[in-house]
Amino acid sequence: MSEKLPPGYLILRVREAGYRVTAARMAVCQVLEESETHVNAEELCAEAQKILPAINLASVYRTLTILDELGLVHEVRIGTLPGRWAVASGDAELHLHCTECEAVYHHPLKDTLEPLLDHIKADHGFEVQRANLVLNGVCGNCMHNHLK
Amino acid sequence: MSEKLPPGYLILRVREAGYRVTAARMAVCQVLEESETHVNAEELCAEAQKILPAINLASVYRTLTILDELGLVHEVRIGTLPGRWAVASGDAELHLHCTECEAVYHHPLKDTLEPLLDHIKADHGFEVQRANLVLNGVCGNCMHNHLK
DNA sequence: GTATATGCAAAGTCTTTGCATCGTT
DNA sequence: AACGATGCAAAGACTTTGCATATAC
Repeated sequence: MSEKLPPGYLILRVREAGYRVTAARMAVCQVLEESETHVNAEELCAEAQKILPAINLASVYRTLTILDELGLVHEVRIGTLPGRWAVASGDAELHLHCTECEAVYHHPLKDTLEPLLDHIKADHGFEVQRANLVLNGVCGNCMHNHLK
Repeated sequence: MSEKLPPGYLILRVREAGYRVTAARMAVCQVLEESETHVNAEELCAEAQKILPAINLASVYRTLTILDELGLVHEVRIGTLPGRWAVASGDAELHLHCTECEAVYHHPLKDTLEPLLDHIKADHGFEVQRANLVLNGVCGNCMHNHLK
């Protein structure tokens, strides 16, 4: 997951892709790398402003667009809530969304998904590029609090 | 899937839930039952207007909200595109979203998902209520057209 | 020096909401 | 008759875009 990536990984990949390395992009990348959960654009912008006070939402969105194109971040959309982003892990993962506290937990799928993807390819001729898997439910904490 | 449901199923459930049966709700339900793919609110409204010319987007959204609460429809959100709805099938299903032509195909999961859900419950204490599973990729048609 | 990226503000989309009226129960 | 639902229009929330300026290469 994200914490295993070397610091500066994202901006490095941005540079490699031919994009310029700017203060705004560095700030966004740094915040993403240091985030332990999915963050929405506004939160991301607020954090980035601690590093680069002048940065604004437009630049955050523009940077996210690039990172997404490069497959470096992953966006989760839940209902009509604002999109939330996190550094994309190499393996597919399930996002567990608690409808009580709105937290998003991760569940790596690793090889679990491979057979399914092969099956889908064979069945539908559909070539999967990216997985956006959200399970909505109630997390352990909230469940526990309910019982009290 | 949706085509197996008896016509009038949705509005019946709406009535059972204690909501009034109105022309607007009937129209939305009928369109959903007759739709073979996921439709967005605007498309749904346009279709519903063929049945009830006066209906408008607000009523469509309001009806969708009710149907969603009752677990009768399922919303799929892809990137920043408008939400799309379809009648919820009993079984969990994967939504295969073609990033070329924007079509959404379905892939029933049936029992495939059960072991995973049990695993998640055991691992994270997370109780899954609803699955929103989208795989992005390229469908057979588009793949074929690319090769030409 | 030149092409790109930024910040700001304005526009765009999709969705929700207030309110007077209408329709269902 | 009473309460809930509708249609309209306006507001809201999130995201994108135009443009002049600033910056990376």
